[in-house]
Amino acid sequence: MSDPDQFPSATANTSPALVKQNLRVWLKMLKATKHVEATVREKLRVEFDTTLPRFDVMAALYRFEEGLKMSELSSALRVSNGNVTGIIERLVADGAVLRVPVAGDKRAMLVRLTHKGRDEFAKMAAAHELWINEIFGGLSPDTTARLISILDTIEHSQGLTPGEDHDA
Amino acid sequence: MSDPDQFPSATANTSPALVKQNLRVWLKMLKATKHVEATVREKLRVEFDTTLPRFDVMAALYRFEEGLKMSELSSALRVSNGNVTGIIERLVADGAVLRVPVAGDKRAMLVRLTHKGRDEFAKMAAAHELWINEIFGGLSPDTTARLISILDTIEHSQGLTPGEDHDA
DNA sequence: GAATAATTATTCAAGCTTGAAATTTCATAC
DNA sequence: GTATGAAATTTCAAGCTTGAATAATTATTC
Repeated sequence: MSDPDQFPSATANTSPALVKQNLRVWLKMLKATKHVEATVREKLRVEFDTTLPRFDVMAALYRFEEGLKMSELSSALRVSNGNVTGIIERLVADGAVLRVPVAGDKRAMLVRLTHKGRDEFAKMAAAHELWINEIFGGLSPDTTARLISILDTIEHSQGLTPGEDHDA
Repeated sequence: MSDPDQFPSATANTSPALVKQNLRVWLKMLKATKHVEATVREKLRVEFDTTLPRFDVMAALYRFEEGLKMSELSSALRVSNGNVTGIIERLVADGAVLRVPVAGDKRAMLVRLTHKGRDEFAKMAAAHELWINEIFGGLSPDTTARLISILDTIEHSQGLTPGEDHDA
């Protein structure tokens, strides 16, 4: 676990100028992310008549053929329980997702993609990969590797609170 | 305008392995951004009983003492017109924002922070700066500079569509 | 096994977000 | 000045999001 981006005098006592610089980099990062997100959102809407939250849910279910419990799904996506309920409702109504009771636990529900749902998602995922590649394809492999390294540092940085992450 | 992160054979015809790597860096970037955003969101809620959208609106108005038209505000924040209407409504109800008619144009409305709104935002902004510094303070100045440079490349990358950005 | 606590999921109210439709006002052309 | 189109906002329906409250079931403890 090397940490080449970790600054020696680690957390939080920097000069005013550095504080400003940190704020600037955060705003830049937010802007760039929102830009990419908006692109994906619009393409999903125009080309597939769907939304990003639905895509995210389907992506999670796609990786678990056997299905996921509602609670597993919401924690995988890091969104609230009630949130997932609504999205799944609509996906079920559209025939993309199936709900099956969990044997031995009458509280839990297993949700998984239907065959139709899998087919739909496979198409969207392929397109999505290309969209992302159009945006990030301009970066050299070295640059993307560096970017991942920097982002890792941020993610595992102090000042958490929400969730107290630290996973992979 | 140097572009040290621009890859020679620029846009979009990369190998499957690079496509996957680009997808990976995007997901990482999204995750890190959401992590920071969630932190800020929760702190705003717990410490100031407010929301991120309200904070964003107030931040924009703070920078323009003379006020902004609704349309200027929504384009500055890159959100829809109808969106801003609702947020401003609540800020007005809370006495943080004032609406004044624009002389010579009965359609337009100028919105600006009240004295109370400015005071409130100043406190929040100071705290916000520290939160961000706690998270990004672990990066060296060189690293943040590099990050900004990479993010710039992404932002000015192909595959836009939404907005066709290209500003500062 | 009865009481208590923890888990799982849904419901709810409030707010955010969007794109589209409707309104009002302004600017331009004739 | 009247018509036509552009601009500034608001309204609207649909969906997303949250945290809190509720309900149902399961697990634990005595």
